Amino acid sequence: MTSDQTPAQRLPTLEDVAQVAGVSRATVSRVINNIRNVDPQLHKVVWDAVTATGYVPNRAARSLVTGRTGAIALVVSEAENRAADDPFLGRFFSDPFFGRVVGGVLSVLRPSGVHLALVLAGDEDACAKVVSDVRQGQVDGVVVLSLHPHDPLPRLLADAAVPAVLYGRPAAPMPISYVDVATYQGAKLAADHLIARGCQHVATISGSVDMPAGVDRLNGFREAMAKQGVAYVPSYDGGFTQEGGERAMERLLAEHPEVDGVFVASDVMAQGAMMVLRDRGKSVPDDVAVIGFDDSSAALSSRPPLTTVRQPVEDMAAEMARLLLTRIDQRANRTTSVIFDPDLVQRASA
Amino acid sequence: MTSDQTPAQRLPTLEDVAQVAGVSRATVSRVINNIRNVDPQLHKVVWDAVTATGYVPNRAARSLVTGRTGAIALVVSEAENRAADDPFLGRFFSDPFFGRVVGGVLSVLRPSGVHLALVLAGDEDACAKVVSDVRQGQVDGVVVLSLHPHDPLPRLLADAAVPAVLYGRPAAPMPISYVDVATYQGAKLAADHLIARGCQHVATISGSVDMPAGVDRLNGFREAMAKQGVAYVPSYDGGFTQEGGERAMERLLAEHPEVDGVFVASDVMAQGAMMVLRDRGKSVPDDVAVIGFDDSSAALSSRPPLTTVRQPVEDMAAEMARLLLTRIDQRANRTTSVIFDPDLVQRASA
DNA sequence: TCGAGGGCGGAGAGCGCTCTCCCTTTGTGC
DNA sequence: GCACAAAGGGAGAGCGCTCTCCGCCCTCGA
Repeated sequence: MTSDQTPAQRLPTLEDVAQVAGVSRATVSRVINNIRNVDPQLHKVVWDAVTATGYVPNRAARSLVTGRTGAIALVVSEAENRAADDPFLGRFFSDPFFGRVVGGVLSVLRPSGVHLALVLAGDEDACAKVVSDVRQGQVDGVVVLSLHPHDPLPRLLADAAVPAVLYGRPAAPMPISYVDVATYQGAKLAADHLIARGCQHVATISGSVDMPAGVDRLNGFREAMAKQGVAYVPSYDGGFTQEGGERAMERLLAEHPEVDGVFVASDVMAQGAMMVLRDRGKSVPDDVAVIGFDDSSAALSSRPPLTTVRQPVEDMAAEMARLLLTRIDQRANRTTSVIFDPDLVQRASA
Repeated sequence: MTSDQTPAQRLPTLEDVAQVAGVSRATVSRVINNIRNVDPQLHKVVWDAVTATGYVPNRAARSLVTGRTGAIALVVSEAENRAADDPFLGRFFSDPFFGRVVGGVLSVLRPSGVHLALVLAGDEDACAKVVSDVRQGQVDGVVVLSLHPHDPLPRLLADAAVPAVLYGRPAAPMPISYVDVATYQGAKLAADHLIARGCQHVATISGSVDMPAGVDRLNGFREAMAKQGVAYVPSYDGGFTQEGGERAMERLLAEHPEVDGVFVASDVMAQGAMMVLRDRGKSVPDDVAVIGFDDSSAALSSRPPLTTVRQPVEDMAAEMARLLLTRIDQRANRTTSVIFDPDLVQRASA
């Protein structure tokens, strides 16, 4: 900023600062990194020199010697023989969920000065690349959004003992850290609420049953209903999409027109389901009570606003980041899981 | 993978590869970077050695000498005296728009091996930090999602002559590259369509009029309507939020109950507006035709599906990345703008 | 008064890579 | 057969930083 002509040519280095401050490079480094006690007076002199020169540490040089990059990656893993340009990924990114995770992760990363890199792992090769990326010090660790049960990435990460934290329990048990929500407990909240409302004919629209979240929400709901004395709950697979939710609700109404309460395993599916109910002239919640899952923005924008099981996405994402940073810091290979309690957010649909 | 005991201790370096291949470090470097002609036979020997050792170039070391990082940042700039933990940012991330941009940018970045870092600039300090980040070689350039008209970031970037591309024309003219959609043309599509439908009493719900997108969509629509002989179009500010859209529609109905066609400056607002119409017993499109703007996922999930002006977000984001990479590559400080043509996506609402 | 010890700053060795020289080898034209 | 050119490969100098060692000096106890 001092002489704006060609200062961009060579950026100030530690050496420059040292010269201005009249000390050695090492001392400046110590001051900047707050390592060892430096004479308070010198400390000030150095900082003054830093501001005077407009010095900013060069991350590449620092990484080179420390072996740390000060960056972690958010990996969106979608590997299941899918082409790189498959529209699914686009759909995923346009799902508010993704943004909420990013927001949660950044809320932790920002204060600690760690950078976030975004990585898509579209196929198995890309997964391998992720592992090598982190092993060669491209990033210090990864938080993973794994979208499919047969995703090879979690296994690769676990085997390579790479610092990693998953969102959601891995499909197969393996030594890797993750955060998750207590799904059974959430499903129980929904079940108890529907029973308390006096629903007599309860059904459920499930997510894909090959995904842990899909299975758990379905089984958890059935178990909770059984505890309430309801032996059988009809279920329809909605595949976690809005359209799937519509189709499932159509089938449900056709086969069980007497239904008066539905637990839908995701808000997006619930949104679809409620549209079908409306089209069929069923009022929500008077004719049919609907409970969703996630508390995504879809829950608020649907009409009526959706009663739903809240999954604290931002908090969970923040915890992922926290776990990862700790893991990286301690260099210890310990796996941890943190399970969040779901809430029932009561709105108008049930 | 060969001896899995403690290979993670020291990763293979160029030196190791050179030794295995029986050549010098320089030659391996040349092969890896495809620089100068290397004897084809040696070429193969080197690559074999690379795979044998499992070598991956260390990016930090490379950056240090080349001065390039091979990474760009996606900056979400939200600086307007807003606290870092302001819920607005959370809301923004949960907007599908953000994910679509990410997807578009990554589609270009991935093939070229450039990494994407995510940066939030919540206040003016953070903006300054972005500039210094790039000037000191943290990233090679930035693509910017600037959310507010008085955001200081574009100006800072332009002044610092940092490689940068904005999404959307900057609020004030300045030498900086950007991509945008031909808003007037899009508004004209909407106007012509409403007229062609035979709408007699047309109104518009605008976005925040202190944002270029808000102003342009409003003025563009008015101009197009004027061209069709309609001198005056009532407008209501919906502030680009769903709730704002609801409020605006309520006022519109109160003051102009005869309205039979509305151009709403964003799909999200349109979604809110249509809910109000439905609640008031107005059918869409028979009583009131509604046209949105953006073609976001909200357009598809609303009922009826929204006729809307398509803004090719993914394509525009991809173009941002392309422009930025070119700019970085050529090291020339030239600003470019690319304007995309909007389409009218006709669905059921108009 | 002197020695031991501790606190604090400096010197210098790399981290892994690229890139500029320079040398060797081989090819080519007369 | 000789001179020259061109092309391929090696040596080595850093890029900017951290961190280990080392030495200075000051303090404290005997």
